[in-house]
Amino acid sequence: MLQLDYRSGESLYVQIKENFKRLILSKSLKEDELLPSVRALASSLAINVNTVQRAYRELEQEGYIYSIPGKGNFVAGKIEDAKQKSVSEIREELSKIVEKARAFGVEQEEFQEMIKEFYNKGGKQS
Amino acid sequence: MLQLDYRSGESLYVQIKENFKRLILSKSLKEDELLPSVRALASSLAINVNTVQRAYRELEQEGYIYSIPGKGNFVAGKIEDAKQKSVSEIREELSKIVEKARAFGVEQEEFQEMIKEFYNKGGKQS
DNA sequence: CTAACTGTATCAATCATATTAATACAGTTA
DNA sequence: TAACTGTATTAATATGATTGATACAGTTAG
Repeated sequence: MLQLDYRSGESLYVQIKENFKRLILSKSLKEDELLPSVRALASSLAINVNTVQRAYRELEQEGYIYSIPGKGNFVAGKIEDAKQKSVSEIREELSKIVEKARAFGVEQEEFQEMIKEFYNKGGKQS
Repeated sequence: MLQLDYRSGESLYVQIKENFKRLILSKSLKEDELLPSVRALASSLAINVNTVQRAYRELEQEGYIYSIPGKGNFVAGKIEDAKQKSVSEIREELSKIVEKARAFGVEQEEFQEMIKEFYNKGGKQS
């Protein structure tokens, strides 16, 4: 169901989170679809239950899934809300970087130029 | 000469670095001006010599100062080069954030809008 | 009602890293 | 040579992130 990379440097629970986010955002997992149980996934990945649990908990806090104790974890509806939240965090980070950049005298125009660059570079698909 | 904030969460050597960067970028410290000796500054701040030393070492690596063993640490010339380096690091961070944002479907226009906001918000002085 | 599933909470062990400190080494100069 | 300078090495400490062991609790099929 899911592949872990032990050499990536990323922690296991973060990898699990990112995997499910991708699957949900791309609609590979549909609204209200049941996710593997924490124990089933932990077992199949040969990791601890709590590691999966932590990923699920945070996915729920971020609005990507909802949990029903005793039943399971399911893909949430209104994924747009979750997206919004993620974007909010990105805004936070961006805000700090802008602050830094200003301290070094980087003007708005220059900053905008960088964005353009990055959007063109990374933009090979879509 | 310099003020430390023990409640800021920032480590001491980082605070020292930022302080001197600001002083140098604002020309409060002029080219080739002598900085306080590691021991003098450590003593006046009541901290360890190596904490100051670390700040100075990194300031040198980043091109803000130069060091002459036995003599002291001095404000570097060509501060523009140091600025460039700092901006390069900011670019790195920015690149990662753009990548993230794209993963959540944030379009370039929306991103540019955020930048505008932040530049206007933060822009109370100058 | 009970067995076998589900998720959850608590606490501890582990690991990694950042930060600071103690101390010895080495160059400069009056 | 004494009293300054910076530097390198190593260790102690603190902090936080990550994972694990284990117990608690809800749901449901039989």
